[in-house]
Amino acid sequence: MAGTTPDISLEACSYSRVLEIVSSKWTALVLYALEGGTIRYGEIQRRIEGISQKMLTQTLKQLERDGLVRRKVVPSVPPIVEYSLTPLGETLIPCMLMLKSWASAHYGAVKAAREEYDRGAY
Amino acid sequence: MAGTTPDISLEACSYSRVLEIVSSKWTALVLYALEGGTIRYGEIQRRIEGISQKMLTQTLKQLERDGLVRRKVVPSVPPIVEYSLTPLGETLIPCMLMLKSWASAHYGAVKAAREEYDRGAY
DNA sequence: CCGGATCCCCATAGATACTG
DNA sequence: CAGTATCTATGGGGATCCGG
Repeated sequence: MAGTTPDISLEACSYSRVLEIVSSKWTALVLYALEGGTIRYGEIQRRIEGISQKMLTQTLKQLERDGLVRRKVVPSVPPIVEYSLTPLGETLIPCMLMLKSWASAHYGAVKAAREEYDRGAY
Repeated sequence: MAGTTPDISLEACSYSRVLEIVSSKWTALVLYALEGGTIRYGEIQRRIEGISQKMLTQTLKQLERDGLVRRKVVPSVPPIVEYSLTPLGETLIPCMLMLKSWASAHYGAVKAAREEYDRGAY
């Protein structure tokens, strides 16, 4: 093929890889809940507004599969299941904090840009 | 009061806000292409493997609406359209770089965790 | 050269009900 | 308490053709 060849791909790009891990709808919120330390299933659900059992379970399972979250079952009746960040999961926190501070600093500007843009659209 | 009230919500959480901006499928790749400076539409498309015209246009429009990308039309025949990061867009780059370096350092561990997890699942 | 418009598919997510 | 199971549907994303 002549001319420029692609040098950016979904599979190779590190940006995409992190996002693939972190960007499903509830993931960030669950990580946020886990920042405080070990926490039970029901407690997470109470803390996150509007999350369903299905989505919480699914999100936790993904995070566990990715090695970011540890699941510990205490065999008792009724059962107790505790979740916490793994060391790998902890390494993600600084990144998340940086995103958080970016949003705090600039989300207003983004919102303003949107309103400006939408005004022009009519 | 203790722990019985939700204190994490999609609307309020800064994490979710950034992700809402950055996490659609092609956004990160387009930002990556723009890191190098002003670039034409066709050039972006050639650089990003597998992106369709529709998705590129759509992604660029979103980024423009959010004030992260500037679109400049040079009235000529055939038309030339150039894209570049705005100052606001530039502020996002350090965050992206941090994500990128996290992925470089830890994506291997995530992949290993997945394989480990999937082995256990059978 | 750039992008709008249209049609279609499938993954993600929500609601609800049930179980160890 | 901590999940599973099932059913449904919304919309993101892909392919293709048309237009300025």
